[in-house]
Amino acid sequence: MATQNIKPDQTRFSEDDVLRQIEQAVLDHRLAPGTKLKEVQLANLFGVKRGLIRKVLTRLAHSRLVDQTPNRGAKVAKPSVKEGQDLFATRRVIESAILETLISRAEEQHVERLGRMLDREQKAYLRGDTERALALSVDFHRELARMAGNSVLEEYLNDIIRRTPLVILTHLGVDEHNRCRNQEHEAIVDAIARRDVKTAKKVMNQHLLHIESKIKHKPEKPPADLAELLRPHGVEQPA
Amino acid sequence: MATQNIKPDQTRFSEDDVLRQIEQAVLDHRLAPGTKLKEVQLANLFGVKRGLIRKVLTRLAHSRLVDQTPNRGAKVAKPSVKEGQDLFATRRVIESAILETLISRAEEQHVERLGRMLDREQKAYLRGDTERALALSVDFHRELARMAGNSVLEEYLNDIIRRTPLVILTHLGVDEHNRCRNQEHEAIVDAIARRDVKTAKKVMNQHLLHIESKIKHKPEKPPADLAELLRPHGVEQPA
DNA sequence: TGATAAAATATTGTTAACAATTTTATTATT
DNA sequence: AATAATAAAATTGTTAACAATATTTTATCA
Repeated sequence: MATQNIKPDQTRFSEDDVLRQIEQAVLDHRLAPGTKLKEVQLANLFGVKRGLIRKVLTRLAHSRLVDQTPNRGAKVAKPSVKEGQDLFATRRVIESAILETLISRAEEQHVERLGRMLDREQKAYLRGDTERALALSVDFHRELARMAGNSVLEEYLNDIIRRTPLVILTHLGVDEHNRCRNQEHEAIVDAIARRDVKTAKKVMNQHLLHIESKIKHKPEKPPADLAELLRPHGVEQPA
Repeated sequence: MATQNIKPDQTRFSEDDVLRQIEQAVLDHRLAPGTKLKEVQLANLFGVKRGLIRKVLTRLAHSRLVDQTPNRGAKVAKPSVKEGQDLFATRRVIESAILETLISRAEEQHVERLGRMLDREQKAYLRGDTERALALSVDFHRELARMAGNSVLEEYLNDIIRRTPLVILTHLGVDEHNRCRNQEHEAIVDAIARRDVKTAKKVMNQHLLHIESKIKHKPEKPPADLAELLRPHGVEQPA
């Protein structure tokens, strides 16, 4: 009675899996704004039913990562310049509040943990693994939010983080995009360790304004091949 | 060839209609936290297909107005005390940022418009129409956000406003719930007119802390009759 | 009675078939 | 060749039937 499946481990993706895969693809700058997301194509790609994809697209639209037009399907969202500016301005507000809350509650172990995260980020950067460094840099901001302990602030920051790559890709050249600078992260952790709210906020604001100041219009990119862009990240691919 | 429909004007609700009806019911404190939301019941109530209801419930769950459990359906959410505190704390952050932005951009016409809103709110209150006064009070906060001109801040404030009634009903007695005091709204408009950011924020914070300080546990309420609670508000009822 | 098990009912979850619409390809006309 | 009209294909939207699961009711037994 040995396993008789021709195709081994035909495990399909769950709804949340698919959602996360697409979110991650946006986060990694693999999915360009404006890319058409066809239901059957995605369903085949992930080995799931179309209904599943349909639900995922609705959810993505709800968090403004996708634009849905009746009878014409879904495209990766292309935030306007205005939306980009509002997003960055709000991010400054949220990250400031996070720092304020965090510093009022921070303990030694928190600072230590942040220090270890900085190390990892720095190492990834030094060995030339910029993709990993970028991911760790995002994690750094997320971790600040988590440590602050306000679930709503955390939720909003995560929302902004998810939407930001689309702003950058739509209005900035890819190469223009400077990832978070490690030294600025270091300065923030230093300020937290000293419980210096004012400095922490100031550095964070500079940090964010630096990217924000670059938002301007740039020419379009051609639509890319979905199958290629979404393929091999994170969760294992079904046979 | 006269209209031969037995049931006249059998217009059904759209997905957005249904969504708004339920959101409004929450906002009006007509839907208690924990109320079971059965798909067929809602479908019959609104005269729509179950699939429509299904999508609406998913969207409501996404904005945390509803809790969905696999195979066990959807209930009106019951935010924890912690979530309530986080919501209020974040609201102070967001409303502060809104005031700051608004005052930096406010023009005479904005202040005039706010003044007229205060009048209407006051009149509703004086003639004893507290339900209307409450709605106008919510509108006041929304209008500040709209005038500030940051779509993301506006989005987040609206999110918080939608979720707040559930916190209040879950953890405060209904009668304990003091609606926004008109005089505090007046003080805020005064400060805006004087471009006094500091005072505006201070009054707003007092205003919000006043409600927040009351959050504490209180006994459950029995589940109520859905059909009754959702019936006759806003959009016309289909035959 | 009270507890447990079994059956019946109710509710949610999934899917495949079809309908409606849009997009692409083809043909006809100038 | 360009344009417009038509037909074909592709894509999205809807639904009803069924499957899976949970809940309630009834029956059984100590």
